[in-house]
Amino acid sequence: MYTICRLSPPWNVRVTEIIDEDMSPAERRRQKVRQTILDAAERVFAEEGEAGLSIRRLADEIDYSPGAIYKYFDSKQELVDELKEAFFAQILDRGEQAPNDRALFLEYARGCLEHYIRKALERPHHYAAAFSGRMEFEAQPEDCAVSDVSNKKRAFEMLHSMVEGGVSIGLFKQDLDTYLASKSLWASSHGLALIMSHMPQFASDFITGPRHSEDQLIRSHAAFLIEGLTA
Amino acid sequence: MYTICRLSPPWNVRVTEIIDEDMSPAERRRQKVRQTILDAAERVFAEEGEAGLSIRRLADEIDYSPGAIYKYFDSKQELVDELKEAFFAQILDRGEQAPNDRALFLEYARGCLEHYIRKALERPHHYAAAFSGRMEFEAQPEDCAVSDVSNKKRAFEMLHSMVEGGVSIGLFKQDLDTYLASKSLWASSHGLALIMSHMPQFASDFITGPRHSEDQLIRSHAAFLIEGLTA
DNA sequence: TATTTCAGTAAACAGTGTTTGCTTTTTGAA
DNA sequence: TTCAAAAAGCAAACACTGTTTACTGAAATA
Repeated sequence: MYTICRLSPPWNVRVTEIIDEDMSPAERRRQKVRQTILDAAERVFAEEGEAGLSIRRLADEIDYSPGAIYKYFDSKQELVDELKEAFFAQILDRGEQAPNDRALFLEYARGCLEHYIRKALERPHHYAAAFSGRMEFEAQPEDCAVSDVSNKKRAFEMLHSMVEGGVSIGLFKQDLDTYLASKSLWASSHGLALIMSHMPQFASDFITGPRHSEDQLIRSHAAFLIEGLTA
Repeated sequence: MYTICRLSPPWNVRVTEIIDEDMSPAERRRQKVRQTILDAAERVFAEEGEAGLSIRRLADEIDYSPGAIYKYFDSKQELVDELKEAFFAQILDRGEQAPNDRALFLEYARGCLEHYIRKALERPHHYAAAFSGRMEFEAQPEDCAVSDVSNKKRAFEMLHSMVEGGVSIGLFKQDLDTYLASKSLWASSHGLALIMSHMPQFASDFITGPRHSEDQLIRSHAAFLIEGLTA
């Protein structure tokens, strides 16, 4: 049984912590407080990003002392990592199956990229934070949460299986290096998501040239990328 | 006359400060100290990024007191902005003319993207920092340096004129929206640069699939993007 | 019931960016 | 040359961080 915690705007973040029936009352209470901390952090983080999030402010908002938070999290980093993980996991769960029909598949492929970019733009601070700091893979486990990496691996695997699907259907180029192509697709979607987070007026007001809506840019970008793969 | 300051690896950063002959000795001395601070900051920043750069450490390295630095820079932000600007300006000056020949132009276009990505990867901390924090354009001038924006505008203009060149030569699709296309190109190059900075093993060790060299991935990415524009 | 464990706090520690007074040096004009 | 003004530099303080320590008081366990 998952705890669904309601946050400010529409996001209902499903947190991995499980509140079970057969937990001791103490443990259940503990999980509740832990969740309160995470909720407050989520609220602040969404509005002001990592910069606005301080342990003291968090403690203030939930009427605890700063030290108390360290009974629930070893460090601020661990707390933030949990926020990022929950966010990134949420980006991925898009319960849509790849269709076999060629015309529909094209739309589906574009939809995958658009979905990723739009989800990222819904909470730009989260998305940017999820990719801040360098992360080694086997080498330095102290620098990044393990699940953080595996969520990104999952993202890549999903993208790659989409590309392979397109190839096997005969829609994409048959001599495609699906791994290189997937890396390009991901990097390109990632790039647009980040650049639009950092420069909110990138679509509309960026120097000379016509104004585009955010939606227009995202669709055009996705279409451009997918078209580059088609035979 | 520019001051060319030699830094650790091969980067010789041309700083915009001008040390002129007809400056008063006081002013010349002042500029020299200012440059010493920037050099030390550059050294630390390149190795450890913004996180490792503190005013007190900087002061230690150049044998001044922390307060002294504020005689030369209003804030740490201003100092870092100057580093970023110098770096970003350096990315842009690639003294190569667009060729008229169609075959050569294709190579030239790929080269533009590859150059941008490689320059970014040379100093990943600088590049990531150059795009950290959100920047409004007319609205909030206190949040970002003016030149910072204009350098990015310059980058976009250069890219856009390249795309227009390709169209006018008849190499790229004639019905191309050159502005949308340029935004896609930039976002895509930006994305690969950032993702490779943050995950050094993205090219080689990223989950299953064949290992690619960084060079291979960059070339394939650039080729993929440019091919998407060709008629 | 006695003991141990754990939640929570206040205060301190080490670090940060930045400001304030103050001294010393340097500059520019009388 | 002399003298006021300006600037350079510093030590110390201020307000803020994340984090740890020592200490309560209240539950949970034996």
